[in-house]
Amino acid sequence: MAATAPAALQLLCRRPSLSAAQLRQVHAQLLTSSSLSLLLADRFLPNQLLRSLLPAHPLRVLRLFPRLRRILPGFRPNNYTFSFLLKSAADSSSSQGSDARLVASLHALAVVLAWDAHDYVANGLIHAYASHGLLPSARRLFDGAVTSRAADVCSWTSLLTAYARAGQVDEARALFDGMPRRNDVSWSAMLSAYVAAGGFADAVRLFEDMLRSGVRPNRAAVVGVLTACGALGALEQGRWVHAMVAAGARRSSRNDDGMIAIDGVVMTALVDTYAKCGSLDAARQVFAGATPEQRDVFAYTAMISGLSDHGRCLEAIDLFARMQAEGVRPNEVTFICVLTACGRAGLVGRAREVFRSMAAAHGVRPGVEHYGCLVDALGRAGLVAEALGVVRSMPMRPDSYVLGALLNACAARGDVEVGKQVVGWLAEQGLDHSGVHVQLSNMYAAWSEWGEVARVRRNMEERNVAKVPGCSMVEVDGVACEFVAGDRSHPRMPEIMSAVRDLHAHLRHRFDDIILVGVS
DNA sequence: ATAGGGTTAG
Repeated sequence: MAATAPAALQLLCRRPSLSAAQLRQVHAQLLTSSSLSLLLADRFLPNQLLRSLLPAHPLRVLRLFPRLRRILPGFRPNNYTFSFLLKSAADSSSSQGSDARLVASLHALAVVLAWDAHDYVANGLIHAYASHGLLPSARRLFDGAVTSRAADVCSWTSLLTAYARAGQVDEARALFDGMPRRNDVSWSAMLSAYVAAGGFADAVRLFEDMLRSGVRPNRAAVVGVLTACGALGALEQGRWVHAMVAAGARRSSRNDDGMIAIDGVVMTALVDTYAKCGSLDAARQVFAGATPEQRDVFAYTAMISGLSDHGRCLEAIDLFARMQAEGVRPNEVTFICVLTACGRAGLVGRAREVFRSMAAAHGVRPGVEHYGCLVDALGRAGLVAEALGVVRSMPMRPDSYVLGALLNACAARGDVEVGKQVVGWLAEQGLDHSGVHVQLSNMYAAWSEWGEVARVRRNMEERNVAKVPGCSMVEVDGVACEFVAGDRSHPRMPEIMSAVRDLHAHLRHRFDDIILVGVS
């Protein structure tokens, strides 16, 4: 019996992702009284046990720890023990919701056992606090660690990421600039911070700085800069990054000198970037070149979304079918894309069908976004009454997107009665920006009910509805041009209006399977 | 035996 403990331990260490049932069995073996002496004999064994559980079962590590202390009086947690525990605590923040007290109690325990002075433990605590978003605690420990020169590059990066997640990009950048040492992860963390904050041009600049400083970009940096290129519509930049990654992948397959491979995540980012930059063919090519393993739900969803955005709604719906035939299970985002494609293609029946199948066949409960897509699809097909019925039967409160879709449908059908009701609901929730009222007033105007038009305008003034004018920006030859709704002050306005008319005609001609709402 | 960054959305 005693001999089973090391065997079980070996099993644990080699196969860290055992099933729950297998783990219970191995633990039962390890914790028998005859094995306890073995565990006690080697002070590393309890740590091994914890470590073996970490990748797949972070919370189990936290539960097992007090039990080990109870049944093994000789067990002295050391710096490794704490680094495992803190890693568990940090990982549990994403999967199980934030539990601040968990980190605080580990901190307290580390102090009691005098392990908090150990560099690894101190850095682990900073990371655990930071990943729970507990910035003041993380910062206090971090400042102490910087003073005592204990703070390592991981702590700097963890804190940088925590500031970025809290929306403080400038603070993140200040940390980045202050780092005594940076590696690829520090660069990619800063790059992702910019992307998350919408600073796409800053992200692209940072990527170029990264290359100039001789740091080899990793997957995260490549994915981040591709996301930025997609958002900017920077097709040339995106192509350049693609070529760089492809060249590096070819080189490293020969002599393994370490450029990143185009794995599934990078491939998905490329599909998305090309599609967002208007190059559907390139997106298709990348997708077609992917291996079956790389074509996961993310890849399929990106491709479906790209097809739908380019007006290839029927192809998008076909790809959804092919995805299921390949055994890839759609998730909630996939359904948003597919429902959107159905709506744009005018396939209301298919939209209803897909919506019904979500919970029934795929175990995905429709969220408010899915109701929004369904209402939009019904509304584009002119089925205002059915759309209204869906809104009334929703198990959750309709948001501005749902009500906006319904209002669009009312406007398109000239249904002033329902439209008035929808504007009332929007007003109740404080979601009635000026455009909503303008839409209602336009509906009355279409029926020549000028008294009602005036009443809506008065109501807007009385209620002091905030005017948030629509606005867009484009960069031409390095000069930024801003356009605000109703503003005709640009010196080349006649040319611009003529280009807009051409574009509109082109859209109608090319995407005639799209139902355009609100464009006349 | 040790910690940090990443993909799809109306």
